[in-house]
Amino acid sequence: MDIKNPLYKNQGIHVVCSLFTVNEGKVRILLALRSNEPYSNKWMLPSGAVYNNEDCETAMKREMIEKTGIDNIYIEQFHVFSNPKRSPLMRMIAIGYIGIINSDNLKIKKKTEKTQNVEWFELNDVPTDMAYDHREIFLKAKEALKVKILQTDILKTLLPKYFTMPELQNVYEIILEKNFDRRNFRKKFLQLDLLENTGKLQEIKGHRPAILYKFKENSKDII
Amino acid sequence: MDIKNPLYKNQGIHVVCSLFTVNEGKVRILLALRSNEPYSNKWMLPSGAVYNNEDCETAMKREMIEKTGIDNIYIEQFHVFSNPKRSPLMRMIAIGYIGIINSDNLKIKKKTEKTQNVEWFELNDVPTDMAYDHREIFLKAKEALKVKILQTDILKTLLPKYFTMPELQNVYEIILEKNFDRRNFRKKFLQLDLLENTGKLQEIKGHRPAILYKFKENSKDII
DNA sequence: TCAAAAGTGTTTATATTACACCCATGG
DNA sequence: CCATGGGTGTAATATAAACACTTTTGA
Repeated sequence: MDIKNPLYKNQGIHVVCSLFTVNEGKVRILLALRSNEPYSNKWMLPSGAVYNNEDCETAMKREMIEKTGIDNIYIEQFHVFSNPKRSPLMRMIAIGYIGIINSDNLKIKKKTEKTQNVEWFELNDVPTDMAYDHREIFLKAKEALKVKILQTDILKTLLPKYFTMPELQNVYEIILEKNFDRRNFRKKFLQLDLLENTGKLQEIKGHRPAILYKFKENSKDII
Repeated sequence: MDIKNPLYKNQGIHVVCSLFTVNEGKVRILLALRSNEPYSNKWMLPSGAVYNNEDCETAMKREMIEKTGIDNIYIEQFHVFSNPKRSPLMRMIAIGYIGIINSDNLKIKKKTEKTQNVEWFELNDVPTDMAYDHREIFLKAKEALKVKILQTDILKTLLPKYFTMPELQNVYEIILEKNFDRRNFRKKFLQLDLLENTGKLQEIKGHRPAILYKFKENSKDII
């Protein structure tokens, strides 16, 4: 490949992450507020350019730490966005990642020079006019998450250490955008033999408290 | 992004395709023979660099036409390969595609200046010492094909227009690397209501000829 | 004692698996 | 009439879906 051919020049490679978590029974995604042009003051998915001495996964984790202060996330690539006009300044190809973090592990570090103003949004509250094509990337990530929640063990990473059956069902319902029968859901999940009844109860007022479950240590896949 | 920062320089973007087809009841993949260094005389997956004015899908289709003479393929991205050492000359990120073509549509065009020496390999005959990391890409593409054959309608593209039930079962068995009961396989497939009995028979000698089926016009998804 | 949400079992329908014999063809 | 591979049905089991009342808690 002749790197001097103008057809190959000035192409950048970005990584971009849709980081999901669950807390208070809500599914949330992390957005960062842009302070510079273009798209100043618009929300975007955390993203950044790939260095030429690291693979994309390393780049994505590095960018997340630098830009959001969040470490120790689980990430998986899901789609490449390569429309030549997706960025107005130069041609940028974006490798899209789904990220998952357990809200118990959420300790936002001290701000650095690069840290952006970040916030967790409930999936329904994500703004529609995001920077670049990030709205499209977000929607595609949501779809990819549907598949992954059924076929992989990301649930274990997504949920806090202790959770109730109605919370678990709620996460499924939000992500898959459909409702389940309470009895069938519980029966199915318990017979998968992934959960352990901790014997503890949720602390809540006004109604009967739910049983707290956790994932069994050795449980791996849901399939 | 400051493109002059040395950390961002000299990164190339490739697309690389694992193109599958079925003929004579065999699943095959298209490889190209390298004539230049590095990896001279090794087999590789068809691939090439992305121009800065086209998206990756366009680039992949263009490269396939230029390098192999094959047009009208169905492609879908499946994984990005970004190990900084995957190419010895410069840092190249490869967007991996699965390609599917119906062997009826296989008319290799006239050779051009860029056309490489290409050949169809049965999956078991793919050489183990391919150029670059193409062996790894091929193996990962095979895994992605397993998922796609169960969850999408690529089967319709993969198979020739007319095919027999044993041929169809054989394609499943090769791709999924497991065997199915003849009666159950046929029953399941017929009740999916995707196939149409053409009333014609296979032309074959030495044993009972099989019924030729085709996909119904409007059949879409297998799920 | 009321409101709110959690917990629980049975029946029916559907899908999956296991399994063995006869059929059509060409040589 | 033999060898080769194609075609067929039924019973058993497992999985999924439908469905309504009782329990616990705090106010």
